[in-house]
Amino acid sequence: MATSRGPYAKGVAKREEILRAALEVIARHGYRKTSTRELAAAVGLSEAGLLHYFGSKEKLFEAVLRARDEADQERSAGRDDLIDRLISVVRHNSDVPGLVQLYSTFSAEAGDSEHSAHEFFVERYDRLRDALAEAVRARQSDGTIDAAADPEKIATVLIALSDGLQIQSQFRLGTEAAELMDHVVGLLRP
Amino acid sequence: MATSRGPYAKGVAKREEILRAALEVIARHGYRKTSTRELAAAVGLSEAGLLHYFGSKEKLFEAVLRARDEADQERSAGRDDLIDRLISVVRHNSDVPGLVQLYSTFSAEAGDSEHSAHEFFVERYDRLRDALAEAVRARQSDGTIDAAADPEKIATVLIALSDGLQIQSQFRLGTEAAELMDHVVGLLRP
DNA sequence: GTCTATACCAAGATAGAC
DNA sequence: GTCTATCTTGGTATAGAC
Repeated sequence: MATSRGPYAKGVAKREEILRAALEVIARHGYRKTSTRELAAAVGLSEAGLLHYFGSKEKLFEAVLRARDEADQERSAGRDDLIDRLISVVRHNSDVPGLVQLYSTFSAEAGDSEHSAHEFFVERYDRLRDALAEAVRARQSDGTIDAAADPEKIATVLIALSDGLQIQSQFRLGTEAAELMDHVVGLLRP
Repeated sequence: MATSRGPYAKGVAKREEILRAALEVIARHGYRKTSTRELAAAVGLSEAGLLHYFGSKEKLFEAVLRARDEADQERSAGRDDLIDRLISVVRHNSDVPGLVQLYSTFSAEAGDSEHSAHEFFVERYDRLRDALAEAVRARQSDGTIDAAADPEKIATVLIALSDGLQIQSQFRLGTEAAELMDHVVGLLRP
């Protein structure tokens, strides 16, 4: 039985290079028009070489979204209120429409329970919902959100707003998505 | 140059038959797995024959979404409040996950301004936003929504909620999407 | 230094849009 | 039928554990 040795240092570095390049290409170029061929060329690999690292295009995109989540977390590491952080991510996203499109298209496709990224999104939404509900409870304690509100419901609503507003913002929007999120949070005051 | 005669009666009927079949196949089968090949087979046409009616796969799906909008409108023709109608459509959609997936994936993809359905969504969102804002104003008049609220913002938020909650509902959701919409509308009371 | 899993590539199979 | 996209197969070269 072949024991796994894990990736070599070279492979680890290449993986990171691929993710960085993919984030950049997709941010500029959009999701639909980004082929494995193009991504492979951007990092000096053949298509087979690229797929060696990720197995499939879908798995690669899943890894790109994980990398984006990490980058978002680092960028907003200062703030400790998750609701503010969510809004600041939404604000930042208006500068990277290609990534927004990747996220929305991919999450919609992954609704199919047989999609390889289905579980990724199930867990991501669960985690985000739990953490946001906790943030809502904290705000209820300090009186900036009505104590009568249901934290889980509010968390679900905030995520839906974030997703839905960013989709709409690709088609003109009277008001900025982040500003609308702020506005809704304001409506939750006691 | 040949003058256009427009579609013959036979063509019109076939177009409708294709749309009906497509709605059914997609509702059952989902969006990703529905190829032009499969749709052509379902209505007894060759692929070329199918594409003759719609020009491209994207145009066909756009037509499917138009047909769905019409069907939704007919089904909820009784109610005259658009907010209630929106919520009832969301409720109905939980029975046709394939169509929800078509809609969310397609709208996300069409965020690209070069996508052939981009304008369709721009107009659809504009129209829906205007009509919903009008419905909000009506509710402000009869006192069920706070007069201080901005009708356009509320309309945008309700659409985002509808889209976002339906995406999340593909990945488990504590509460039903329609119920959460109702809940949010309740929060808008004076 | 040996050995084998990892890092890649060339060519082609497959499938979908048109 | 043609073109383009993903992914597989079957291979060589090299990193790095022992």
